[in-house]
Amino acid sequence: METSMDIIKNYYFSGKNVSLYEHQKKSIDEIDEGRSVLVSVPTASGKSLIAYYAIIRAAKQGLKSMYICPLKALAREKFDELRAIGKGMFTVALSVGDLDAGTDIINRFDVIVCTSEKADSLMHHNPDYFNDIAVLVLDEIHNIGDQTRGPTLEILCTTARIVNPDIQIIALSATLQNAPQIGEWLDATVVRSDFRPVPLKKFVIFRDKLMDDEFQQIDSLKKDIYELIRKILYDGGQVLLFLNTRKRAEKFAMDISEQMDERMFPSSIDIISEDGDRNAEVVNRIAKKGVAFHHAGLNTRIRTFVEENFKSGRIKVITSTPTLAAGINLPARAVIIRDLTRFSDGYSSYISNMEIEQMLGRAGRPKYDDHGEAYIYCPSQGAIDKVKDLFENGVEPVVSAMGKEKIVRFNTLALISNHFCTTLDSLYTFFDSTLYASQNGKGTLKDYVDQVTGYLENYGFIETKGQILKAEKLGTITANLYIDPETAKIIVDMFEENEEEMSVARILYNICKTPDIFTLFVNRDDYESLSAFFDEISESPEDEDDMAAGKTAMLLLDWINEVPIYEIEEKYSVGSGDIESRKSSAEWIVMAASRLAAEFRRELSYPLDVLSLRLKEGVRDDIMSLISIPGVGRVRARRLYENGFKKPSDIAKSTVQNIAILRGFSKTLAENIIKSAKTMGDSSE
DNA sequence: CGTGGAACGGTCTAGACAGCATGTC
DNA sequence: CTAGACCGTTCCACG
Repeated sequence: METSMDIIKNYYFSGKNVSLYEHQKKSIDEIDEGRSVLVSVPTASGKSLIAYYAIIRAAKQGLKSMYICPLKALAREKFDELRAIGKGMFTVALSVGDLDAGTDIINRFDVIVCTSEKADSLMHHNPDYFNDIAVLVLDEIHNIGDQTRGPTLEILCTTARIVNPDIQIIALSATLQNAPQIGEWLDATVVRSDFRPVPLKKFVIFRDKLMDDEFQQIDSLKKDIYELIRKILYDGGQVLLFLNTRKRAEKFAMDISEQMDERMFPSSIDIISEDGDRNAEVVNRIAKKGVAFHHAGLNTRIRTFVEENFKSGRIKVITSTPTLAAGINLPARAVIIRDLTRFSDGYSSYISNMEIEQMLGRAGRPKYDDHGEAYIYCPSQGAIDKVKDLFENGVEPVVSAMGKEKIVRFNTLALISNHFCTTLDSLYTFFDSTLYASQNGKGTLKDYVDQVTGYLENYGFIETKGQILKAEKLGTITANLYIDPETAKIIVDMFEENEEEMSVARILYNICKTPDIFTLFVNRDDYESLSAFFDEISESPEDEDDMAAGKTAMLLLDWINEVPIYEIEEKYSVGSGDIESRKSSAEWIVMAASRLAAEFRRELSYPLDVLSLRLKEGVRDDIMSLISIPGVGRVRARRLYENGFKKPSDIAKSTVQNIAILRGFSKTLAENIIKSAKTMGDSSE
């Protein structure tokens, strides 16, 4: 009989002699006993290894596992690691929103790495898939308390355990104050530790004084944190500086880069193409000095550029909004938290201790730094009190966020649609098994369930026959599309309109009014163009949400009318990352609208499909066929079209010379495009 | 009367998950 | 509730 250590050595470390940390050993012993575990230790303490062990152990017995992450980027990271580990032993699939893996991946792979929403979505189709899964890994499970996305994890967990009571749960978490409570809910053995492989030294900055974690002054800082950053850099460390707005992140990055001595750093850093992207230009300029900023206004390409160059050490300082606090593993010798407050819902407030801990957890690179350093900047006595609270009381308890009508509504529809709950009583029982009920008492979600089933019946999502709740067509489609019932309602209401009223602008406006679209913030400068837009679509905004939806619709309209990125950035004061995220969610909702139309307003289905594709590519409809050629995007397609190449077949018939002569087309590119265009002609005719 | 600059008031603010087909009396 | 930077305008002291 192989011991746990043997298995890890043989299968994971390929025979290398590795000693495990105490919390890893304890967890592995529990896993060997077939029990579920909740591992609560600080970040960067080798928690994933515990999950990998459970997965390997299951695979060895021919059993399947699912690894659930809170973020796509994290899922990719774990997927790569698991694939490397599993080589020759088990197969691994990555399933996240923008990847088309199909609903049958559970049958085809041994291990599935996915986001919690993806797993939830699979469950909307068929909850029984949990029967085929022996090990369920829930990474970063402290996110279960997250206001918007926590309940997804909670529902997933609840369902999995009802469907498959034997499922072995490996829950990994940052330090949890109420670990025993969560562990009890999960029926898992709690393994807790404060162990950090790289020790963390905490400091506080207050009025030009540098203090230790007992608020004793150990140094003075004449030039604020710039002096501190310089010191860390000359000492060979890297710095992550957290701020609370994008503008501040950018400003600090600029200021720091101006103070940097270029000779300190090799100028070997690559440059990313700018394409008129304002952020790319700035990042290129300051990255040469080893500095960059990071926030959601950056598109994926620039973000990856910053992350990769920080990992390789070419970038020494990143100034960041909370984007980097969670998410991919990007440690630095020193973390500086400059802002402890954040503005939201009309006023400024302190961020949670949990969030501060997440940022602190980035300090110290395993294998590179013998310790990590965390500096918390306090501008006021209030901030000092906040830090004292953090040091003395630690993180807040993790509390279920299920108690909101919108969330209960979304999940209730799913439970009815997939036949998991067929009566009101079974819904009550289900919600009594949630973390919310375990924290607030059984029956505490009953009122919500009553309300939302009323809503769902009223608007035709479900029907009641005696005791039996059954999803109507609208309900099933909605649950399978993974859209909010309110979104479906807005779309179906839109189908009532006459054909001639349905301009693209109006459709986009309706789409942006759905709760599944994250709208843009409206500025004073937007009022004028917004009122013009509302005139054009003959609507009058009733509140700020309508204004925000209008602004977002305007941006999308510009996008599909081929307005250059930099003009959109300028006009709406957004970054290319904002455009990227809006277009992808709009594309999803419009596709969902097309599916709903197929059932409820057939003739709109095709035009909505076309609109979805236009959103994806950012083009007018005349160049849609050109876009499908690899290497041809909105800009090149338009140029081809203007020069007489209106269809792929026009290109297939042409010569390299004729195309390479166009601006922006090299000879190689022309060759490739012609080659692709030819094969396309073959397959489509 | 012209100018520099302090004082004042208005404005603005983080992040990021999801689908798509296909059936039947 | 637990903010703070920025920017344009106003207003006052002073030459």
